[in-house]
Amino acid sequence: MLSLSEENHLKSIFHLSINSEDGVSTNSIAKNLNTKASSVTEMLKKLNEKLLIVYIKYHGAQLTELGRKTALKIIRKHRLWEVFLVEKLDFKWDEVHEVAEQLEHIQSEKLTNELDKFLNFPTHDPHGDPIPNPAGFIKITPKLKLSDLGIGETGKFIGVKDSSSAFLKYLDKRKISLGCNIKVLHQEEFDQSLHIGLDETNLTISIKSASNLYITKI
Amino acid sequence: MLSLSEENHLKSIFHLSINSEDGVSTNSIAKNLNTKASSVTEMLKKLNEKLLIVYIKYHGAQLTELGRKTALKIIRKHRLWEVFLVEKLDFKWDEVHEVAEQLEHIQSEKLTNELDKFLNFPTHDPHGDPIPNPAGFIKITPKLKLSDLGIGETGKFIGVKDSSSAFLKYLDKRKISLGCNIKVLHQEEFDQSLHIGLDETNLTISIKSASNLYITKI
DNA sequence: AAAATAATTTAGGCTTACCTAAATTATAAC
DNA sequence: GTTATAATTTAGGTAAGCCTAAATTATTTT
Ligand SMILES: [Mn+2]
Ligand SMILES: [Mn+2]
Ligand SMILES: [Mn+2]
Ligand SMILES: [Mn+2]
Repeated sequence: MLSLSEENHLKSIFHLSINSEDGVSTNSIAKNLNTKASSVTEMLKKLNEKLLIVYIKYHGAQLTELGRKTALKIIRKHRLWEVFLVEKLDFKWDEVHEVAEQLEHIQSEKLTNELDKFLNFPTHDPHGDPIPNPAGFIKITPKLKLSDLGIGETGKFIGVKDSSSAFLKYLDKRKISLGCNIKVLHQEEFDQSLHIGLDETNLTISIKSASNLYITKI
Repeated sequence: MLSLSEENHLKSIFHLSINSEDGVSTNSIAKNLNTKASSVTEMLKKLNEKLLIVYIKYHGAQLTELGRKTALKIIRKHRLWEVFLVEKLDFKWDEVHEVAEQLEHIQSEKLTNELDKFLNFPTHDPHGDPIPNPAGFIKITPKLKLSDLGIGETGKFIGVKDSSSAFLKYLDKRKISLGCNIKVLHQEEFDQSLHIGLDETNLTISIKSASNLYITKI
């Protein structure tokens, strides 16, 4: 049985591993978890002892297969609870993360799997992130950003890179919601902002926003 | 914000207060929480500082109004989650307590109140215990036990005193479930066991079991 | 390839929540 | 009312998880 802190470190390492071949740095974990590098070092030693990561002094940490599965089981719970909160309890997609951070640590396989069933085995959470299966398996699909599309191309909005409450609320305000189709109409030269077509309406978004929207080409 | 341990101590004091005018003893709390008396003493000092209890050395602890409300808010969450697990996730009434012990510590008023709404504002948990309102108010009704009934009298089964998994499963096996009517037919002299009528069938239960069943006279 | 800088680890502390053993106080038995 | 016993508190430790400051190692600049 892992402690809350151990679980959070594993999750953090998992998320920081996504875009990096080699070890995750002590500092990046510390930043991610709002602690100090020295605290992280201690934890890395412990997780290494428990065979959840491979930790080489001064060279960061990498999840072992066991560590990866363990992280994904926590992420599975996080995402299932997020679905529950949005689908059943009328939470908005920008309100769920904080609570899910707590709920993801509840220990009960039965609870997790019954919740999964109750929600009808959802495949993605409210932010478009995939939900791992009970064994901790997940299909990682390479993601395209809206900013990667060329003029005239259309994409389906399938996820957010930045899932901060601020960005999610911004999307709500512009009526940009998961599943909608977005056509790139034109790009401003001086600031790269994009004119896009969304359902009936057109609007303009900054290149920064566009690079935080995951899409699939249509 | 209270720690998990602080919350558990408050809850324990609340439950142990039910049948006692004066302070709850250090030892009883220690037994209840599976810790040692010396650990409890430390915590009582702290809760006293925080104005959640009145603690007098060598004379146990009593909840303040604030402490009582706080305890009842935790108990509210516990019982709402138990309802959720039974009603929505197909848990049996003997399987919910452990998980609810974890879920009761999740901090989110919105979550609790939305859950309450989702469950249609249940008044009692799966064991017949009343659910406090959002402000931590609860109506305590004096409880009769089946063993208090006279021969020939009938009661409606409304709650369990002993909610151990073993006892709950025993009741399942005998098809004794919340809400059913029980008539006391006869009492054996040598061991006080009761012959009771339940729907169409008759059966015999020990006086010990009978004293763990809460009923209202009909 | 040194020197400067940045990242990381180590050393030494702190707090919470536990524990055991000893001392103290309350309660029960005589 | 003493005395014995039980309950409780105090004293002194431990482990986890955090911290700051100092030392060490890696990386970048010159
Ligand atoms: Mn989240
Ligand atoms: Mn999410
Ligand atoms: Mn319970
Ligand atoms: Mn209950």
